[in-house]
Amino acid sequence: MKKSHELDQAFVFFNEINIIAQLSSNMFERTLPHDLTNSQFSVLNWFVRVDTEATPGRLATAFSVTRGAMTNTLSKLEAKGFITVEPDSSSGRQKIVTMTPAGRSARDEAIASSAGMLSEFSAHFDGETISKLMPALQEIREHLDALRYS
Amino acid sequence: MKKSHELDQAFVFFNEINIIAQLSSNMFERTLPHDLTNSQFSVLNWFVRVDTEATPGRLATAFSVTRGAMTNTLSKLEAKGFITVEPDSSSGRQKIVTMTPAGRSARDEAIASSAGMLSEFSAHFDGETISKLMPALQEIREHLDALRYS
DNA sequence: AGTATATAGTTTAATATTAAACAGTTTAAA
DNA sequence: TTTAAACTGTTTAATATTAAACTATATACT
Repeated sequence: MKKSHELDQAFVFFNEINIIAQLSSNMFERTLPHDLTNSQFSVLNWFVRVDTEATPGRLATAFSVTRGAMTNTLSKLEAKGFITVEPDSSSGRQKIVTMTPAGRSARDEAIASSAGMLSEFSAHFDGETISKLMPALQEIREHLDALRYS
Repeated sequence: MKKSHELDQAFVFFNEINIIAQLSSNMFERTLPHDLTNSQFSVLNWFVRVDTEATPGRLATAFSVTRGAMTNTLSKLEAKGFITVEPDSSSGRQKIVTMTPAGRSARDEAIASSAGMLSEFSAHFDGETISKLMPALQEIREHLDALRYS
């Protein structure tokens, strides 16, 4: 039986995390060009960081959203000309999503647009302060992520 | 001019925070009784931690949501019998929100329901690990919160 | 006092999301 | 081979949220 104050501590911890997440993602989204949402930006950024192509289902899993949500996000990106969604010749039920050059440019613009906000933050909290937080945060993220599949 | 890797670090930091927030709040919401949402629970918990009564506007500000969103959240809580919303005799445009005994019970049940998830977490990450994170997280939260009003 | 402005809460329209139903395709089993 | 099961993506209905328009009330100014 865990002591009650440890549960309180965990509760307060998650509360702080959630407030930071809410404030930072609202700020970040406001800086984005081309009326990009955070979800849309995340998909474009994924194509830079992870792979050059993907199925809708792979992206849905990567971002922990439903396939329906990803269908919607991809249709918005396609309408903006930032991705292409094409049939997969080797599998009739899958599709292949790729980022267009315009999508790559939009992603780069988005990174540039957020530099102001991020450097303001970096000016107040030095690299070492943040570095010290990262290992624990990564472990916690991995732990919670693993719980999803258990 | 900040170095690029410091901006990268800040970006990665916020990314970790956002994933933890998403995973933890989804998990927490699933444990809640009475079909409570996180927003609804937060309002009930506010009445325990902060004050015994409030106007809708004060609650909207406290949680950084629009007054329209709070109108919706309060109407759900009122329908469940967990709060009362009454006219303020000293100000015709304000209303007074209070928590009912049923609301207090629902909040206590919610806390109890989340104990499993929180103690699972506490078992994996000891109190000291979390304690070390809190001061920086609090500073960051306060900093971002202050930015909203500047 | 009377008028303009600000404030408090609600309503409306739009959006992103989820869960569940659906359609088409592939795989496995008999 | 035929049939059943599993999977991939889309669609639909419901929900929580935002921004903006709206209503009612209070405050400030002249």
